[in-house]
Amino acid sequence: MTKSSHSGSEDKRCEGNFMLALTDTLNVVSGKWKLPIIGTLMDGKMRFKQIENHIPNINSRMLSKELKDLEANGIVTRTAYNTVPVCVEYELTASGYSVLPVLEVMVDWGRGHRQNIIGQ
Amino acid sequence: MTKSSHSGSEDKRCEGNFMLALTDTLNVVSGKWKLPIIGTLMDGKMRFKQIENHIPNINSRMLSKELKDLEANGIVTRTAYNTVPVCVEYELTASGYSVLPVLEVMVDWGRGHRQNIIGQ
DNA sequence: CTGAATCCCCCAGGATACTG
DNA sequence: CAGTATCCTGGGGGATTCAG
Repeated sequence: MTKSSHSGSEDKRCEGNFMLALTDTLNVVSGKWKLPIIGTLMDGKMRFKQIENHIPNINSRMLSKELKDLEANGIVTRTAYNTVPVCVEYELTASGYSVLPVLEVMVDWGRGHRQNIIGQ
Repeated sequence: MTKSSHSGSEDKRCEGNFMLALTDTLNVVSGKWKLPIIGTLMDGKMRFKQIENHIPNINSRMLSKELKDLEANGIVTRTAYNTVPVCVEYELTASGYSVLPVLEVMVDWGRGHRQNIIGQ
């Protein structure tokens, strides 16, 4: 180890790019719509309108904005076809699909926490 | 299974309280200060001022607000001593300590995602 | 030392209308 | 169909001051 005279798990937490990697994940997982969108696309490639129909209360502005953000972050891919009317398909990348296990860990923690609270 | 004629992992995702548990976790993990606070307390019981000193740029208002929120959510416990001046200690609950593995999974995903992006 | 009270700013997110 | 352009609001978060 380098220095650190105090105990705890600080070394592991502060090591390298812990915070960077964590905020990367948070950027994908937080906000109101990113998770519903990713969840919807877990069922496979889908068009703009389909996604919109699968997510209650979202509007096209929000969906467009979030999809653009997810694309910029390498979570979804966008494919446009020169048809008329236009058709655009969105699909999760490998990274996109791989958030599912992360979600499951988070869900497990949430459930365990509720158990802790109830049986306090 | 109940119904659902379509493929994918939707059944698992929509099952029971998936979303509830997920948002429970998100409430603990998102926001600007909750994670730094939890991370700081991973080193053990600590006083208000100590926590404040461990977290750059936080102010007492934010720290107080977040700690109150974390206490209300069963993530930290608060113990006040009738000394003068007053002394208050905060400590993670079992749930609080148990978010560490969750963070590590999130960090792993973040690192893997960076690898995916780089080696695209 | 440990907060509570006030005031303020910014922006995520919503509503609506419009276009290629 | 797949977005863009505007306008608007609430609340997360900051700075400062005061109090027990």
